Amino acid sequence: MKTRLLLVDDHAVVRSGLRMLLGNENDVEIIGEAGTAAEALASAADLRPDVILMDIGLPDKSGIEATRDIKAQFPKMAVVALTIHEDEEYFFKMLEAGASGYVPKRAAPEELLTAIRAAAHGEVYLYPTMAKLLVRDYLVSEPTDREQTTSKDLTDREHEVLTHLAEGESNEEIAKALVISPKTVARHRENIMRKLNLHSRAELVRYAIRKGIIKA
Amino acid sequence: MKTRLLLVDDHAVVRSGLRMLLGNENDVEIIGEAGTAAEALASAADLRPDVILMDIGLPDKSGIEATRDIKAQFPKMAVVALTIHEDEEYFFKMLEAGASGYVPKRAAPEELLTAIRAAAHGEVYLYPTMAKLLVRDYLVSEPTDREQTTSKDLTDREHEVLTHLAEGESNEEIAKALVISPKTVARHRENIMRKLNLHSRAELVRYAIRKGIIKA
DNA sequence: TGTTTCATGGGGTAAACACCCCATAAAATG
DNA sequence: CATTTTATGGGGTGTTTACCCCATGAAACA
Repeated sequence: MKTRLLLVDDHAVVRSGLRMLLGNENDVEIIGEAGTAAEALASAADLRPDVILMDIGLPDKSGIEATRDIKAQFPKMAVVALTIHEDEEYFFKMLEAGASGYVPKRAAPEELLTAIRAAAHGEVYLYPTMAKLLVRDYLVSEPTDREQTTSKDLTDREHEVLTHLAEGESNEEIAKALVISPKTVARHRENIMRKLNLHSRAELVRYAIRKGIIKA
Repeated sequence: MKTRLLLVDDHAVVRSGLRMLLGNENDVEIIGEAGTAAEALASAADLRPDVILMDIGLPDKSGIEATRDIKAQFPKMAVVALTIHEDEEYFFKMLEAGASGYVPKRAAPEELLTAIRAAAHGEVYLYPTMAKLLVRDYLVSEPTDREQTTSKDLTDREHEVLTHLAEGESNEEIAKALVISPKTVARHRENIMRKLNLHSRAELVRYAIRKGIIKA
């Protein structure tokens, strides 16, 4: 089954070029084009593409806003940014808008295809310069709280159960996940609560977030 | 100028395969191999490679620790993780250790080369499944403009009740605090949960912390 | 070689929870 | 002025929680 693709770029020449480039791939089918954000939204609603190749510089409103609109209406559509902009701001805004990929126009054709295929599979392709920015952001904003998982005197198993508890899962769900009896989960929970002097699920959640065991 | 590469993997067969795979690329030169973390560190000091291809499962200590050690001593060397592990934990730990790339062993050869070239240029290549994890992490941990949007369809009273709920109080306790019936608290809670599409106290706690309504 | 810890589960109970039903009265909105 | 929203509550019902009781086998420790 081919990936149904919508091209969004205000330059017809660019769209033609992309048609040439992608036209003879046997797993991709270009089902439409749009030159403005408004057209993009209309085409998305009309054609229901799997993946949208989105330029950022559009005449009516930015591809970032267009992406936000499209993702709000059709969360399952994947949007891949294809743009001349390689600066941090556009990149992060595009991620927040819900993009599944970010490819500069100078990238090799093969990389664009990788991005389209990744997006079609619910994954994310980031061009290496962009990936570097995101990793840097991760490293500065998330110092070491993932290492902090050495919370007190819980056993490994208890720690594992705590993680699930903090995610809001019920005893039943955790039991299924860990392939043990719900009764054993309850037992672990009791031990955890006693050790940490906590008395409800809500307190467990806050504790786990404080300790960096899970993220809010 | 060729990229000088060091291969680290405990299986000689894998190293040979990589030699075959990368040997006839004219911009890559394999200058050494290592089968353990200790060897890797010694070879890194000795050979000064540009890029190190690092397996995670090593006999003496993990490739993650080895990467940490290497980056501590030689910050300019780029380490690309090449591993069978595709789970979140290894990935994030590898990033924190200073890796410039993360490629599962099932990836296409071309992707490994892309990763090596990106690393050699000081950039970062992330395999799409991994990139997705990092983007997801970015989106949940970035509480920027997402703040107001969803939380504002709650009424003032509901917001007040939510605060107490998130603190882990029971309906009974909240009723006493707000001088209303526990039934009314329950009613507010139901409305909050429906509006926010949450289904347990635990989820309410996480939501409230994410939105900054309470502190963890 | 005992003793402790760990991980596993069975039983029970009172309380709380999640989710429905119903209603009223005031305030805001159109 | 009619409608909607908000805040207030009563009833019920099945599920889950939090906290007890009990036990066994394996592993670790003294």
